[in-house]
Parts: sequence; C-alpha cells; structure tokens
Amino acid sequence: MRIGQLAQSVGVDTQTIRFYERQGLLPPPGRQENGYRVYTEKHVERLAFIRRCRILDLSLAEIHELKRYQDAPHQSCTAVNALLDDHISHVRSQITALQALEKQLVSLRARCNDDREVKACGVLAGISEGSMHQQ
Amino acid sequence: MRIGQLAQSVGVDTQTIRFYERQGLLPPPGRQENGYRVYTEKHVERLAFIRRCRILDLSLAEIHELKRYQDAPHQSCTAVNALLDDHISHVRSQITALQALEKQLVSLRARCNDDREVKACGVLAGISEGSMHQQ
DNA sequence: ATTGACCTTATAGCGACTATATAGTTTTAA
DNA sequence: TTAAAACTATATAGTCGCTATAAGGTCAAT
Ligand SMILES: [Zn+2]
Ligand SMILES: [Zn+2]
Ligand SMILES: [Zn+2]
Ligand SMILES: [Zn+2]
Repeated sequence: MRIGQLAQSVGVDTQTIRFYERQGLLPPPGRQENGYRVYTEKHVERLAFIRRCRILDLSLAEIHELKRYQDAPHQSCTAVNALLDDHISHVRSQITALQALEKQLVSLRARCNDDREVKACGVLAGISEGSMHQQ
Repeated sequence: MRIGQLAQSVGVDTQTIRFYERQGLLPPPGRQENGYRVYTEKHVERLAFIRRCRILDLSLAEIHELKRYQDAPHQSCTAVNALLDDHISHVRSQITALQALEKQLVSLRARCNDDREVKACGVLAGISEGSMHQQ
C-alpha cells in the first residue's frame, strides 16, 4: 500500500502522513526500489489511532505519551487515565475562559444600537475606555 | 518615553511592541539620535487599545479592521457592530465544539477505572476501537 | 512521445507571539 | 575611571499542526 492509498483510507493528506513520520509519530515504512513508501495494515491502524486522538484534540506530544504507554502493556494504566483527566481539565478551562469572554463580548455589544456614527459607537467606546475587568 | 517604559506601562513585552510595529498595528515612533524609539501618549493609548482587543481575543486582522473604522469616524458604525457580532459567533461555535468534545472525553474516561494493566485500559481501548462519533 | 497521476525532497507560510544571538548605548556603582 | 548592569537595536529561529509551493523523479495509459 502506497502513501496515497493510506491517505485516502484514513482520510488524511499525504503531506500529513509524511509530517507524522518526521515527528516520530508514525514509524518509517519500507521503501520500494524507486523510493516510494510502502505501508502495512499496522500503519493504517496506527494512523487511524492518531487521527482519533486528534479529533479528541490531544496534542501530538500527548499522543506520543500514549504511544509510550502502549509500548509497556503490562504496566498500570494510571498514567493513561491521568493524561485523559488532565486533557479534560484543559478542555474545561478553555470552555470556562470562552464563556467568560462571551459574556464580556455580549455586554460590550449591548452598548451600541446600529446606525450611529463610528465616533459615537458604543462598542468602540467600550473597548477604548478600558472598562473591562481583565483576564 | 522609551520602549521599556511603554512596555511596562501597558504590561507588554518590548518584543511584542516591535512585533506590532512590524505588523502595522502600532505606528512607527520617532527615534532618538542613537536609534532608540521614542513614544508618545498616543502610542500608550493605541497599544492599550490593542491589548484590550486581544483580551477579547480579537485577531490582529480584526484589530486592523477596527482601526480602519476609527479612521473614518463619520461613517456608520454598522461594520463595527457586525465585526463584533461575527466575533461573538466565532466564540460561541468554539464553545459548542469544546462542549461536545468534553462530553466525548468524559464518556471515554468512564470506560476505565484505575489500576488496570495498560493492555486492558478502557480509555486506550475506546480510542483504538474508533467507537467515536466523529466531529 | 506525451499526458496525467502519482511519488520524492526541500522550503516557506499560517497566527501571535517568544526566545536567542549579537551588538551598541546608557546608567549605576565600586 | 572603569566595569558591570540594564537597556536598546536588528536579525533569525522556534512554537503548533498542519498546508502550500516548488522542482523534480516514476509509472501507466493514450
Ligand atoms: Zn491536552
Ligand atoms: Zn456601534
Ligand atoms: Zn473573531
Ligand atoms: Zn485505564
């Protein structure tokens, strides 16, 4: 299986596959005489795993870490679960921050009804005043 | 006022100030004979404005756009308000996406109680299975 | 013989900084 | 007075996870 086929079967760009290889996420495949990469079913699985991790918004570093755990299958999975717990709290704090941001933006927006002159725009005034509780 | 003073009074790194200048966000200041940048109160206000925009997570492009509107103070502010509306919907869709992600992660995490072998870890199994509704 | 689809590497760009290297200037203190 | 510390300058590279471009080699079909 060549790179284009792998790319299509997992739904990834060929560039991305080479990128993962350079990053050490995907093991270097064999090569044909002409230099073309040759992949196996294991590569398909591995790449699909990476993609599913990315859908979960795990960073490449976190995926690396998961890989290291997979390579020691008889150890306790505490670290795996902890990684996920950490990631969940990453996501939660992002949500919290964005919700606070949304509140701020909505109240800023409420300072202007349409059709004023820019000079009198409540939104611009609100930003310029600095009447924002930071963070 | 030199760059360090400006940086301290607004709470920004000097590098960031030079970066904003290169980006055309902050007008190039005057220079002393020795080449040092000299800033005025207007620069302080302008930089503070930029920072408040960044706290609202507006992109540098969006801040540029706001600046253009400020330069035409007698036009209608419809575009300003529209920019903010767009930005609010950016933020809202980010929140929605992250909430869906959180749900997925929490249900994945529920598949494993601690102290299993990695081999039997419900989290890793969950990712590998691909039993994830995508997006 | 040439088109087209595929493959290769190398390099640069995105956004918004941040860090490093190297060098010149000013200020402070021994 | 001189040496160190603190400040300034430019240029360049790194962050993250790709994505795009350039310039070329390979292969099958027309
Ligand atoms: Zn994470
Ligand atoms: Zn307005
Ligand atoms: Zn926006
Ligand atoms: Zn587990």
